[in-house]
Amino acid sequence: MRRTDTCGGLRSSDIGRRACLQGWVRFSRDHGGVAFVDLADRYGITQVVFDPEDTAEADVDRIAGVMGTFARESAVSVEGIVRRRVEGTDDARNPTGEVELLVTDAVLLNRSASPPFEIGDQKEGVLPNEDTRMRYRYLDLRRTEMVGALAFRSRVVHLMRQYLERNSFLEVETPMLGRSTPEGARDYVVPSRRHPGKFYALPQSPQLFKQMLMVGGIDRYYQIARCFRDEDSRKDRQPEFTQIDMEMSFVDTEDILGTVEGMIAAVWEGLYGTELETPFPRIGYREAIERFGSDKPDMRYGLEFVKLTEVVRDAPYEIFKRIIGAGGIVAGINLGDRSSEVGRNEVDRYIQFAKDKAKLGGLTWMRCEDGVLTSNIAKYFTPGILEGIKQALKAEEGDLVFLIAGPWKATYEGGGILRRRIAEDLGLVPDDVFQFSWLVDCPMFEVDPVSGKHDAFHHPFVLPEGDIDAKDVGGACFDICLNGNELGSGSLRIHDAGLQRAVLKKIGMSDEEIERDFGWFIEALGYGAPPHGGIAMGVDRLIAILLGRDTIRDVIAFPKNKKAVSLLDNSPERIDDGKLEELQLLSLAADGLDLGDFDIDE
RNA sequence: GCCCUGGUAGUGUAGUGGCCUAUCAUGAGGCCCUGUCGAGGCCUCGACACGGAUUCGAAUUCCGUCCAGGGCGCCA
Repeated sequence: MRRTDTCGGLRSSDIGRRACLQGWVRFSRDHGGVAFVDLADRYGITQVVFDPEDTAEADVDRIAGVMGTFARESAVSVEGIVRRRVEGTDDARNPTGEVELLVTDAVLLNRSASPPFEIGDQKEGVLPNEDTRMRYRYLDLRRTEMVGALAFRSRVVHLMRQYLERNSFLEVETPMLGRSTPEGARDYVVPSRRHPGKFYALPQSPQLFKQMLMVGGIDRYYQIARCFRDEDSRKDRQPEFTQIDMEMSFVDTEDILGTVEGMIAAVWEGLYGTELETPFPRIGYREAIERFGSDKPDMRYGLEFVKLTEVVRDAPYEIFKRIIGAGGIVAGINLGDRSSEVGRNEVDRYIQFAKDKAKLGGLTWMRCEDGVLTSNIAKYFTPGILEGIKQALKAEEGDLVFLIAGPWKATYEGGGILRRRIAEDLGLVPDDVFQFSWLVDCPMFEVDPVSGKHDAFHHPFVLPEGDIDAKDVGGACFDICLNGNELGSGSLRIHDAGLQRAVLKKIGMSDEEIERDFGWFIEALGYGAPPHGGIAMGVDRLIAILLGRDTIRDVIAFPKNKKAVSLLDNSPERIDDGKLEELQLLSLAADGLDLGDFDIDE
C-alpha cells in the first residue's frame, strides 16, 4: 500500500473512491464493534472507521486484529473507501469532517511507545513543562501548533526569498568557520586539528563577509544566516539564531529602508493578502527615549512621556532641585481616562515596582481633583507650577499622572519599563496590531560616563555622520522595531580604509590590534570598496511576534534551553580523550584532573 | 556572576506541621459497549527532585545541591 492522500485532504468530492492514508493514530474509539481512529499527519486529521457490518466477513477478524494493535501515536497505514459520514455525525470543526475512510485493509507500520505527554489538540490544552517538550521535541512537533509555526516560518522565509530574488539580490553563503573578533559577544570556538592551538570562531553575524561581498561586486546580497553568540539566553535570545541578512552597494539609507519595507509588505501580502502600510514611521533615537522611554518603542498605545524639566525647574521640591541641578530630567506620564482604575494601593505598587524593577530612584504621583493636581507632595509645588504640570500633561479631572526624575537615559529607560507595565495592567496593549517602526538618528559612540571610554553604539563599521572627534557625532544607522521589540539593525558602512582605522582607534584599539584583527578587512576597503550598507533582522523574533508566541523557542524546531543545553541530544557533551589529544587540547574542566603545580592563571 | 519563581504518579494538578499507607483529571493495562470524534462505563496501576536540619511527628518549616523558567549583568 502506498499513500494516495494526506490526512487533511479528503473531501465530500472524494466520496466513493479508494484511498490509502498513512499517518499517526491520534485518538481511537472502540465501541465494541464499530471502531474509529483519528489518523493524523501534518496536513490534518481524517476519521477512519472500521465497521464490521460493512466489511467482508472474511476480513472482519483480521482487520479488527490489526486495529487492536494501533496504540496511540503509532505509524499506521489504512486503505479503504471514502464515504459520507452517517447523517448527523459530521464534524464541522474539521475540514475533512464530512467524510470518513471505511477500512478495507490496515497495517501497523511502527508501534509507538506510550507518549510521555498529550499530543492531540484538546479543549483545555495542558502542555507539560518545557523541558519535557524539549526532550521529546519530535513528539512536540507533531502538535498542530508546532507544525503550524514551522509551516508559517517556512512561508515567511520563502516570501522573503521571492521578493529579494525578484529585486536582483543574490543569496550567498558565507563561512561558518571564521576568525574570532575582539569586539562584541563571546564567540563559539572551534579548534583546528591542522593548526594545533589555533581556533576558528563561529560567526556572530556575517558582517565582515557581506562587506567583502560588496567589495567583490555582489552589489545586492542576502542570506538566511545562522549566527552564534555565546551569551546567556533569554526568551528571545538563543545561542544560535537566524537572521535575514542583507547588504547593498551604491545606496543611501532610504534605499535600504525602502527595500526592507517592500520586503515586509510583500511578506504581508503573501501571508494575509492585505496591504501593509508603508513607509513605517521613523523616530529619532532621542525622541524615542524621551517619548516612549525605549530605543525600541512600542507605539501601539499612548502613555507617552512629556518633559517637565523646565516646568518644575523652580519648584521648591528638594529632590527635583537636586536632580535638575545635576543635569537630570523630570518627565511625566498621564494615565488619562484609565486613571480611575488605579487606586491608592495600585499607586503604591507602582512606586515599589519603579524602585525594584525599573531602577528608578522613586516615583511621584499626582491626581487632578477639583481642577488642581493634588498629592502627598503637592505642597512642595507652587500653584503656578502645578498648573504648568497639569497643562503640559493635559491632565483633566480625575487623571492620574506619574512623574519620574533622574539622569536622562536611566530615568527614561526606567520610565519605559514602568510604561509597559502600566499598559499591560490596564490592558492597553492590543495583541492584533503589528506596528513596525524605524529608529533613526542614533549616536555613533556611547561614552562610558565613568571611564570616558568610547564604545560603538551599534558596531564600529557604521559610517559616522560627521567628525568622529566631535561630541555627539551621529552614525548612519537604524533599527527596525516591531511592537516594542528590536527586530534588527542596519547602517551605511564605512568604505574608506583610513576612516575605518580611525573609528577602531577611537574605540580604544591600538594600531597593532587593528592590524592584527582587521588588517585584512581594511586592506580590502582600499581596493575601491563601494559605498554600501545593509541590515540584518532576526527571523526567529519576527516569526514569534507575528504568531503571538511568548518565546522564540516555539518557532525553532530544535532550540536549546536557558543553559544552552539541547535536551534532545544532550549537547554539549565531553568528547573522547582521543579527540582532545588529536586536537592537542587539555580540558581543565575534566573530572579529577590532577593539575599538579600547573597554575591556570599563567 | 547575581536576583526572583517553581519542582507531588508518564502528563497536568490538589495539598499551609498530625485529617496523607497523598486529591482529581488524563494516561497506561484489563473487561464491557455497533456512530463516536478529548467517545462512554467498570476495575487496576502509578508520585512528594536530592541531601541535611528542626520536630514526638515534615509533601508542608529551615539550609544546601540539582533541574526548569523569568529577569539583571552580558548580548559591538
